[in-house]
Amino acid sequence: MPPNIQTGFRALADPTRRDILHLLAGGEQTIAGLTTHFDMTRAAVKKHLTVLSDGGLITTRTQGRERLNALDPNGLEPLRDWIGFFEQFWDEKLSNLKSAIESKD
Amino acid sequence: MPPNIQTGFRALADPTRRDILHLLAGGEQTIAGLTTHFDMTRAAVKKHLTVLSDGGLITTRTQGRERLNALDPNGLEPLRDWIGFFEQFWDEKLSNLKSAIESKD
DNA sequence: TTGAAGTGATACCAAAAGGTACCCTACAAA
DNA sequence: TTTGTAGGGTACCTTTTGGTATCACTTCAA
Repeated sequence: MPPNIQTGFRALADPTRRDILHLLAGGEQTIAGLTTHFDMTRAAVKKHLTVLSDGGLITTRTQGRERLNALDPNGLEPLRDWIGFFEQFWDEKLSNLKSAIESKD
Repeated sequence: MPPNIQTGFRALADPTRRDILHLLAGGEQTIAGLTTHFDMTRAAVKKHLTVLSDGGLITTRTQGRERLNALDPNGLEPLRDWIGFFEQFWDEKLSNLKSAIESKD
């Protein structure tokens, strides 16, 4: 599944997956290592990692029998850009408010 | 339901809802008006608008018997900020790459 | 070489999500 | 006052999603 806006935003829609990203921000971790932070089985964490990988938000490398999951912020960039499009509107709102205040008296 | 990171990201996880936000960027619209852009019933669009409203991404005002839905970019700001936390990592990645290249010869 | 640790994969279950159909109320215009 | 249109609400259906249980495969170490 190629990473795109859809798979990216879907990956961010779950609190466990957002927590995983924060954990990986501190360094790469194995599935077992990540699982200790959550009240769920390793299989469930693994599924979340698959969703994160589909969204292009993490990468994985194999080291012996371990599998290290690392943050891949590249996938986050297009999501932030998508939201960024709307910045003009909250900026507009601010400037409208400002001019409304300025013309008040 | 108070708007928060969870309801916000959940609202963005659906393509129809992201399309609605883009449509509303062109100006406020009624439910019936929005529905003409999609291949689904008015009730379905209404459900999406409820999710967007829960996420704090739109506001609504009543005018006669019409109900005008408008973009509310305020709800997007915390989501962009959440992603923004990870910018340091892709910046790091870039600077690591840069220094790796610079020290190459 | 035997066994424990780390992982992948699948079948299965319950809950949530996306959607439709249907019925109700409100308002605007004739 | 009637009639058509905009909208709210809900029951219901189907698919997706989050989770567990379980089994098989690989690797490392004694």
